[in-house]
Amino acid sequence: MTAVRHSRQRDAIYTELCSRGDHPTADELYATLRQTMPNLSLATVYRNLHQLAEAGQGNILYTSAADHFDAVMKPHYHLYCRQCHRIYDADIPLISEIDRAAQNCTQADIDSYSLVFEGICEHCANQH
Amino acid sequence: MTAVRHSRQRDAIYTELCSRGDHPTADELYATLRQTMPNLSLATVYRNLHQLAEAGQGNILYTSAADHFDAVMKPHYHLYCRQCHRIYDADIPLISEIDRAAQNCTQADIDSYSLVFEGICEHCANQH
DNA sequence: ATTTGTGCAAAATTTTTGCATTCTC
DNA sequence: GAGAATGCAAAAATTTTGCACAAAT
Repeated sequence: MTAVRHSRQRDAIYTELCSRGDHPTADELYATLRQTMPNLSLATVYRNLHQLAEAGQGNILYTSAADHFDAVMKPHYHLYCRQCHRIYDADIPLISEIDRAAQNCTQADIDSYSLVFEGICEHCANQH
Repeated sequence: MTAVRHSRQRDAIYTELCSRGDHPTADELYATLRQTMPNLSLATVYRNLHQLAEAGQGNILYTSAADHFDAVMKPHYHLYCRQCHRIYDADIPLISEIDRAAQNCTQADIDSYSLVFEGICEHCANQH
């Protein structure tokens, strides 16, 4: 059991991340924190963000340094394999409840959504 | 009405993208296509990918050059505003049908998922 | 012919790393 | 004091751009 270490920077990053309603990029976070910690380094922000994500205290949305492209226009879901970092089409039927929920949302004018399941793909699971 | 132009490269990119089950990065696509088009340029791949996406013939998964981070661990959904490119927490109750669907999937061992709704946020909608 | 696309190389962005120093436990 | 975290600057990796030339309508 490794206790999570604390540092002024890490705590500030985590606190700031929790207190914001939006989901900033590392750079946006850095820009904000820099106002009170002028010596903060962007590398520290990156390091901590990834560490937090690994420790299960944070999430990386839109992870991966590279964008992934898709040509299938028929609505469908995706499957992200945590092991091989590939994205597959999920063989999962559309869920109408999601559209219904989007319709009922007053917070924004939603016209689509993307659903990405995460786990270990068949191929990687069989590699043991 | 602008007809979509064709070029050897664009057609090859589109065809390859459609025929693959995975969702390659620009670079992966480039590597494959290069085998039959040795002069193909990576820049061309990027240009066409974005063009296809704009024309509604393709999708950019995990778009945006920058990763977005999130500290809220309680499961929740996200809202991506196409106008301001920000990501908000969606005020939408959890949909149990999604978990059920994940459970039934034999294609992979799914343990989580991320749902991102897309549209125009309240704030941007009011700016007109 | 005119417009649009391509390749190449250079620039801009975003993210990661190496290393000496500083901070936590 | 040992191990971990930081800052800085340099390196990688990813994406975009400028421009001369080629291709498409």
